[in-house]
Amino acid sequence: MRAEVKWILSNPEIIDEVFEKFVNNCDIFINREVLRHDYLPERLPHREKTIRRLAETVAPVLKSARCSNAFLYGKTGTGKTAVTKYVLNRLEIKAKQFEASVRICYVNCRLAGTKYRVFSKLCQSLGGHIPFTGLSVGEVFDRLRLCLESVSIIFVVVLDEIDALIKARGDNILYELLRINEMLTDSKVSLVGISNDLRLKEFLDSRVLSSLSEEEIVFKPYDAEELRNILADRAQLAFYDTALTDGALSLCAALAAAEHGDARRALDLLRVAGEVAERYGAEFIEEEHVRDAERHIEHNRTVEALRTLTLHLKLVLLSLFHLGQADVQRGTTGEIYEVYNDLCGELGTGPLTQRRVSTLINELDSLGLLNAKVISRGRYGRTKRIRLEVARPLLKKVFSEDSRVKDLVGYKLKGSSC
DNA sequence: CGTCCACAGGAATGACGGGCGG
DNA sequence: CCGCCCGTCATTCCTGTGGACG
Repeated sequence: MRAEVKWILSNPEIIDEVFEKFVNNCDIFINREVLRHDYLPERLPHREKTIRRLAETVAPVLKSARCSNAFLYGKTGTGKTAVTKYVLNRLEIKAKQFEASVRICYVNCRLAGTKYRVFSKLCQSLGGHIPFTGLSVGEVFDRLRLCLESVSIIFVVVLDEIDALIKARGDNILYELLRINEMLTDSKVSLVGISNDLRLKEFLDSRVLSSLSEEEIVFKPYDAEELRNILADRAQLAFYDTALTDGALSLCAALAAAEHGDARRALDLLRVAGEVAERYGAEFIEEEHVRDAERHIEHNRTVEALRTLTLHLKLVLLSLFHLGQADVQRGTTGEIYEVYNDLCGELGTGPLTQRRVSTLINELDSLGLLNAKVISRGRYGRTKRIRLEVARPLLKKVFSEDSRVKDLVGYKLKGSSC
């Protein structure tokens, strides 16, 4: 069964297509770029309502009035960033037409990482120069204020993934940005906050929350049918017309729908499935290629995560590895710390404190390499029950490539009291 | 019903490598 | 070169706590 995407081609087009296939030596892809999640498509299916709402929210900017702050939230891959960029790109174009002095700055807070770097990005987008370190945060903030005071503009600031910054450093940055308007006479700042975490509101001061969510837009997960449409849309641009089977398309949609309706995931699956099919020299992308892609993506992610761990994170994970037997792989903080101490001794490295190891365990948890759950064993105290989430052979293989820890992979536990 | 285990996890502080402007 | 500030990693000290045991 082929995808129902039908193209009617004129004769010269058919010839072109055949030649192009031959030149590119590829029967599958026309353009794989359109399946990357940073690709901004011409249209965003199933987001008409949110596009309208955001557009209505920012529209006053065209009359050089400050628009309401907006707070967008929804899980990953629900189109928040795409919708925002989509609307604001067009806003910028319209603003030029109407000669409204509008500046838009998009900052990804997770990538920026700190308040300093966020402020410095905002300054730079206004033409100010900020060294990447060396100034106090207050100084950078002042420069931002001066930049804004020297001109008369509406400055729309998009803070993507603010949840990452706020959870790490508090809502201080929002407070300062929301208050900057009080210090400005001609220019005005409007904020668009984007959060992946629905519970972010709990972390916010009530004053910050109320001014940030003057306008609140919730992004619901896509269901399987909607994902199908999105994928079909992109597939038209990405693949030759017969290259994608209907089954493969539906499977991508279904798998991503099961995982909280993540369009990003769906697109990744489709792209990798295409690459898998290409590698096999297959004529079409079929369901088995999607299954392959699923394993492939998962595998790559863990290997990459394992590889880039710091020494002590590796040691902690290795301790858990040694603690577990072939089938059961669990331990408590105390048990892990004991083994960890032994491993450090073996290496001649000074061990970190248990307090520190406890946070390392949490870091590994959020990386998905292990699963830690706080439990109480009553009389026998309160601890974390920790399970390894990595296949043992995989961990063994990746760690054996690291010269620092490779000798510890085959380490035998001393006095393993059974 | 209180105790007390084995930690959880917050807060304060410090060491360190780096860059700034003067 | 100095004095200052940055972000990161780590330590120290601390208060908090679910529930089995007595």
